[in-house]
Amino acid sequence: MTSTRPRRTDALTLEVVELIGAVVARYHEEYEQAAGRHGLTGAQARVLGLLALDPLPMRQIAQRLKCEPSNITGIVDRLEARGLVERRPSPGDRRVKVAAPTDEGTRVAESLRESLDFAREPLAGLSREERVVFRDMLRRMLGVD
Amino acid sequence: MTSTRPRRTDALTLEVVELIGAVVARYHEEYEQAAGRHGLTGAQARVLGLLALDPLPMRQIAQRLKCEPSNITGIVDRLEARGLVERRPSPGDRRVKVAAPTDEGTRVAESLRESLDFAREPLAGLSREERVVFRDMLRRMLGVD
DNA sequence: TATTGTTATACTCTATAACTATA
DNA sequence: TATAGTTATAGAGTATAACAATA
Repeated sequence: MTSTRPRRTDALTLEVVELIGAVVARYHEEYEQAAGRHGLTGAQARVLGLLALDPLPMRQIAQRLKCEPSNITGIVDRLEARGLVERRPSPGDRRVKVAAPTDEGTRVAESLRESLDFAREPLAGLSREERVVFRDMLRRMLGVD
Repeated sequence: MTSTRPRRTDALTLEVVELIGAVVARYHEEYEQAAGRHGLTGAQARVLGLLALDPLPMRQIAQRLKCEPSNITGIVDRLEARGLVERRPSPGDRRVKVAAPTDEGTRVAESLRESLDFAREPLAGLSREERVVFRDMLRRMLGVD
């Protein structure tokens, strides 16, 4: 059954790759717009969304976002100035500052998450079986077992 | 057949949405890295990739990237300084400048496109039928008929 | 007058390096 | 010494407004 393995120039594979690129572009677009509606930049929205799941020390935010810790200082500064995030001391280590969302920050994060309907809504048109197939393909694409 | 329509909190749908987010993050990461290997920023790589398909007036580049035209000036400036892009006059309208890739720019764009193997390689593990299903789902998600 | 591209400006994100306060 | 967070700095992307050349 090697006959179904795509060759390098396989038109179907190329189309799928292109579609994935389109999904990525669309996702980003919608994300930036949703952030903008709350007066946030994309980076600020990403940090807030991360903290809404779980408060984190500055350094760990940087690790999650794969950027330098020095960048996080400014982003959290701006979120803090907006009253969406606050820095808390860490009980065990006085060097560490834990960034946590305020009540309003939690609400904004929730609203942000819900405005990413672009992906969820079209999924509603799929049957459960189709969604399972889709999920498995995405998993395989990400190298998840 | 409304029984298969996912409810708002459907666990499977949420997982798929999350996986799409992961694919988006992964795609971006790989794209930035590929651009970096050529000494380009993500924005520069995107513009170069666009021009490699088709030379475009400055204003149209901005429309495609959904940003202000004034931003394109600087990005094309840097690509031009690297010898990857050149500005050409437009025969019909002397106000218009058409940005086009140089020979080296074309080579770099090709190399960039090929380094996005992350999507293509796992697709090789799918049968033709699976890829068709996957394609149709992506199309539906993007609202393409 | 309207349009194309540019310049000027201000803000944000980013990486690097040096600094501080803890450990 | 080593680590967490910050500051300082410089380059790049972004939007806004004003400008020159052309239509």
